[in-house]
Amino acid sequence: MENTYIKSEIFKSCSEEQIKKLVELSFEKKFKSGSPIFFEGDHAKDLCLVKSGRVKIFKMSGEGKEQVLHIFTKGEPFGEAALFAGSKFPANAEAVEDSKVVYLPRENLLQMFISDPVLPMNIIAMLSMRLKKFAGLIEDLSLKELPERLASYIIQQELAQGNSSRVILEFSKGQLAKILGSTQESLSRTLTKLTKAEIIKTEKREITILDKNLLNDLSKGIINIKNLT
Amino acid sequence: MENTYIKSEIFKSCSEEQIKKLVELSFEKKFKSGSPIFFEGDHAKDLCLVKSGRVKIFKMSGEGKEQVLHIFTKGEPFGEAALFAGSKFPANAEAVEDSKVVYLPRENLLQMFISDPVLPMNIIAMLSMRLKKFAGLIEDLSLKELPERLASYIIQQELAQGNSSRVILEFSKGQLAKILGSTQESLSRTLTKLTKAEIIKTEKREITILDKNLLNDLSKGIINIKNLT
DNA sequence: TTTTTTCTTTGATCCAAATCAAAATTTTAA
DNA sequence: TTAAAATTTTGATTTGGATCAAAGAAAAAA
Repeated sequence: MENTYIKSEIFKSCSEEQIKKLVELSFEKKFKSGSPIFFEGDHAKDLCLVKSGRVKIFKMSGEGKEQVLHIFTKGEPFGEAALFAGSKFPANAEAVEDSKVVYLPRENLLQMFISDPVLPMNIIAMLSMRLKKFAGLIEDLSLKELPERLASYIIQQELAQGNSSRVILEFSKGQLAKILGSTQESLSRTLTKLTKAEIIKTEKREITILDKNLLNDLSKGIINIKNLT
Repeated sequence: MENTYIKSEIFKSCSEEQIKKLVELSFEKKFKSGSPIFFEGDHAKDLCLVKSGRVKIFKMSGEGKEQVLHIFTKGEPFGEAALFAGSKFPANAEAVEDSKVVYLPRENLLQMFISDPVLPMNIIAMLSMRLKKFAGLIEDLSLKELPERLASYIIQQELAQGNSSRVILEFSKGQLAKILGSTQESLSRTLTKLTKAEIIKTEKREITILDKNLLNDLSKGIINIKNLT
């Protein structure tokens, strides 16, 4: 089916017919890896959906330091906050792989709200999830140090990747550093520390968890890297 | 009128009659300054609205460090993310003054969605605003240093308080430090620096802006405190 | 393969801000 | 007013992590 990408959570309540109309009303753009999709401050006119590839949402400081807010994959909408607050994008978007993005004009989406009253509820649920995620990121950045954040990330990924004590990093370490609010060098050093403490083992992009308990304690701030080995 | 507090943005589309019903269905609790309203992890069953006073939403680290996410005042709903994501509060809430909180049961709110289809749109707009605010906070915490954040805060407050070059701090400096993601001591020192550079003048809880241009440049990272005076 | 480019690690140094400690000030209560 | 409690300031020290610089390893291209 041509429109499986639209099998996004927020449209799950829509009928086949509605989805069909939706696809008709939407248009699509391709982006090469690394190219910008929109900039902070741009005016939001459409709902954006990742059709394929991956899209990074990020903030940038004057000195060029970058903080990743989110990375979206197939089926996920992005940039909705600006759309519904009727204003400008609060951050930048960039393709991190060759990607296709589907655009659904604001007006058409609002019209769909009328024919499908569950749709707004889905949007509300999605926005709420995002809000919770952001609350977590704020907590991480403000209250946790890098080893804690890294430990949390590894655990979360292990869970997402099927609990096998093995995690394949989905990003380059440089990219991951930006997600964790840090730098390449600091992340590398922290990874080394965890390895020396025999909590994990790394090989290229693969991390093996050797001591899940310790990793867990670390992620919760119960123990501190400094007090190990 | 007894229910002016309900003149919250999100209910602006509701008819008198609807508001009346809403008030009937809701109940109210009082909280003394400093007492908890809910804890992170509690199950969300009702929409909370500040009727009077002020409510602080915050995260807490294992070591007791605190990061304020938001401070809400009269008419503002809070804890909605959990409510609509159908789950648990992602942060703690506490009264920072003697406060009254109105609770509107989830079920009743959802029913109102049916009779007033604009209501969900208002909620979406509100959630979107929150999301944008959080994006800003993440940016601040991750990409800006304290003098920048403080300068932004002062400018924003001056605007909110009527552009008179005078700002009355709405919180204790200790509290403000937590909002800015810092500590009492660091904030105090930064305030002193700004004063020595003759950008501001402080007297107890009152800040007078002496050089708005410099303050502005500072908030945007164009200049740096170190390079002044 | 070999070369080139990109990514990652390691070393040395530096810095903003946290922490610990104590004095000074302001606010509140008696 | 005075005493007590809470808040704020100032000083000394520590520290996590950033930055600068360069070497090493992987991946991509030739």
